[in-house]
Amino acid sequence: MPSSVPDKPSLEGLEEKWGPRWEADDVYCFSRAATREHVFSIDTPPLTVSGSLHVGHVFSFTHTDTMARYKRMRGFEVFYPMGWDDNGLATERRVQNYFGVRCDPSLPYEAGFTPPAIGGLAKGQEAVSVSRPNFVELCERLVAEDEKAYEAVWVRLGLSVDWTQHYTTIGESSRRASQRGFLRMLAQGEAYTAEAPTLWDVDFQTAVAQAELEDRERPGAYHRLVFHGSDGADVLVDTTRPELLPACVALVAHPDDARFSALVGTTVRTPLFGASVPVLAHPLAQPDKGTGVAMVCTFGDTTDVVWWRELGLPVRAVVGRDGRLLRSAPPGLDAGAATLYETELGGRTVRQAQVRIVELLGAAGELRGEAQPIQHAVKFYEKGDRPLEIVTSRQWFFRTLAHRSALLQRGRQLHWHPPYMEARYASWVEGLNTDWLISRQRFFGVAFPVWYRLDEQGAADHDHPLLPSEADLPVDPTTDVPPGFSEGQRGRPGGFAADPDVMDTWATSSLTPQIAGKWEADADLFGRVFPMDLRPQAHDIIRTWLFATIVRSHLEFDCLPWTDAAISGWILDPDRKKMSKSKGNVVTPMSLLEQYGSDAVRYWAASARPGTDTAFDEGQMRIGRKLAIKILNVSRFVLAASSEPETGGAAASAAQPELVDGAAAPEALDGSVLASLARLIDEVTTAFEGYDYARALERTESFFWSFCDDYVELVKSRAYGTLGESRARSARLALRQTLSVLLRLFAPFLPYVTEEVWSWWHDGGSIHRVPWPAVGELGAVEGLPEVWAAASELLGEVRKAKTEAGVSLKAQVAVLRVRARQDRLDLGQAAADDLREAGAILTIEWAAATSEIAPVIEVVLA
RNA sequence: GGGCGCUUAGCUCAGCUGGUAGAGCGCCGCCCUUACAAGGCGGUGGUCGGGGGUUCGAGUCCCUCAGCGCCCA
Repeated sequence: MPSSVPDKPSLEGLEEKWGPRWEADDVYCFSRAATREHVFSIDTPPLTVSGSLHVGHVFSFTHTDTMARYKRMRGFEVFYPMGWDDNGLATERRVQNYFGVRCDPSLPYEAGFTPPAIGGLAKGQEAVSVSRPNFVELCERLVAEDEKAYEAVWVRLGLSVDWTQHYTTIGESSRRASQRGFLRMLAQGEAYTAEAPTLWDVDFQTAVAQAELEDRERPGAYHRLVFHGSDGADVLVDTTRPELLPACVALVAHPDDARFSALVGTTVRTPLFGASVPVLAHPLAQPDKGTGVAMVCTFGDTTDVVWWRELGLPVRAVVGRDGRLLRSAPPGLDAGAATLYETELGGRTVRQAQVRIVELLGAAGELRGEAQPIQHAVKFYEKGDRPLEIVTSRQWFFRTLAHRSALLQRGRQLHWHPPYMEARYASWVEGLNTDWLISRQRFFGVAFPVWYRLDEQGAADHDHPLLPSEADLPVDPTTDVPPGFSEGQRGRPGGFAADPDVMDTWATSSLTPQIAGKWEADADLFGRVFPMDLRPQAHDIIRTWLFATIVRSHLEFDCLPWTDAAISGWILDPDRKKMSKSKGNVVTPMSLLEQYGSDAVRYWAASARPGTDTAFDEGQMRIGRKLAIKILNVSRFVLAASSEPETGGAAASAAQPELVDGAAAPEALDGSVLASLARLIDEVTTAFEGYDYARALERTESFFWSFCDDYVELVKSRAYGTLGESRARSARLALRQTLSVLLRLFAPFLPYVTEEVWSWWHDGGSIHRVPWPAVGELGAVEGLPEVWAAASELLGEVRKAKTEAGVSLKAQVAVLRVRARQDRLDLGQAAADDLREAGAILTIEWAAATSEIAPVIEVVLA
């Protein structure tokens, strides 16, 4: 036995042993020696840095890692960076609490600023206001600390990430790339600013994009309002938002609705306020909803926006950015109505205003019947608590609607794993109803690299923004000064003002392939990795991250950002609910890794088929641990049984000296196993090529257990030499060849245990850099897989007989009688000597049947 | 309202282009066999969600219904 094989192999300590070794030996370092076609580049999801990882991250990142390791063994240089998404609201909040600061963009930068707290304010201590650049510095500082903890988990899990390829989405190079990308879009006319009605979160005080919406079922009620026709007839209109009546600018009915054909084209007066509004026809009006006539207000929902735009209606806004009705009355009301509005409604919250206006309408006799309670879908910001309002504000957009068909085409070009995930992308793109709104009224994020000239009245000229040169990026317009101006002119008439907004997180993370690949900063690297090969991500962010990345790549580079997208599912808790931190009972990844071992946790993760939501199951981890232990033990046996001097020599592949042997053609059973092994290699390789790591694992594992339970048991005695040295050599070689292949097939899943075993019989060199198994390395594989199957079946019958008799498996069998057709007998007879040894069988009687019958097997115990 | 996915043994799931139901866990039982007792071996267990159709033959293809989950509107 090679002296390096331990007497009692164990999984304990393998992570501590191999992690640092891989790091020191640069096993996962990306090498620029490879040209693009030999590079496999991965657009790693940059994780939100919000305090801790959970098992869902471990799950999906393991999937990607198995692919990375497979490709590496296939000879690719794998570009596998790591990113942290520290740009955005989550970090903003965390930094505020941790350092006791709040961001005030109007303040100047203070060099050497010391935050009032670390780890949270003491009781009674006041938060300190800081400038945006100071705030960003604190974000970077905290994120660096969080990232250490994340990295520790990833390293222990065994992700084969190249840690030298690392970025943060708020870091300087990301800000530079993001601002450069924005300027390019602006130059191409793909970015624009506009004063437009947008969805607005009244608590976060920011605009919200279509991609951040979610519908929530909320109770509401239809109130039936009485409008007054010019002929004196009443027109009844149902609305769930009577408080928007002063913002009413029209009524609409469906063009095919005969009930209202006479009404369309006339003018009616609104109840209570007496404003004159037209009745118009539009196909979005739903005849079966309410009375069939809808009230158009500026703005109650996105349909109002469509009507307003397509029917050319005026604006009579009433809802302010704070979620309260504006104090002064909207245009279009006469003096009396305006007074009514200002005294009864202005300044109230939307909810209060609704209560009040219903009272007023009731008192005026302008309501019909009782309110009809309903459940309806209301649009919310996904992180928000109150329904979104629509307010008019100046925002930045990237054009998407104009590129809809091209974007759909990009979706078809992308290889989706699993394929049906493309439908999610397509339905999202088809449903786009606004351009991509990228500005947010927040502080922590990438600033727009834009200033505006102020005229003599101090009004900003939004149509001719002042821009920095690309060489000056990144800039912070609130502290940097536009070319040709001085700081003293900031905010002064005739001077300039900074664009106050920041870009949405997705506007930056849509550039992760460009950021990781060092776009424009390192042309050599970028040329080797972009467009990338793989985007791994979860399905919930197809409409945001995946979509946005395609938009940017399509518009800037006229290509897909990657060829393949692997979409992972979610981790569900045992009740089939999505696991989330808020449930409080989430197990931390590190404790799992410590309890079961990294290989075992990876085994659980890799068992889930791509795209499938999977239950959190510690049972699977136990099985993974058992598998890893089994690999240690059977490897110990194989290496012990076949301990011969290494005869590698220069001609042998340096990576696989175990495959060199002077033996002649293998025994039938050994050849049979090798033939089966060749099939396995093909099957597993095909599975990996289709990104089906789960199938690759399942096939390998299944073969492995058969190998252990049947083949190893059958040849154990012969390998020890009981049937002579020459026949022993055939067994030993097959054992070693098979083990070598199995270890490499397992390596992407179980990097620690396979590396450990590999190190027992190879000096230096990681298993994770040796070539992926190829059928050719087994030599001419002419064995019949059926021999092994037949021998296993017979051995199984012998075991069963002993088990049922309650005797030891070592007990002798007096005679084994087998009756079957000759061709089947031949298969079993080919392994007769091994069967006798393994089953402790004294005599085997083979009887040929003349016709096809089910084999009859009889075991007579001694 | 439209779309996608799922529904197979008590549990978690596999079953690719149709050909007599599989794995692991659980459960029951046997065995200290010199790779492995934090193990090994064997057994138990399913009218493949319901209904209809195509076919010599369907878990596997088609239609339909139901439940669950998700996406979009």
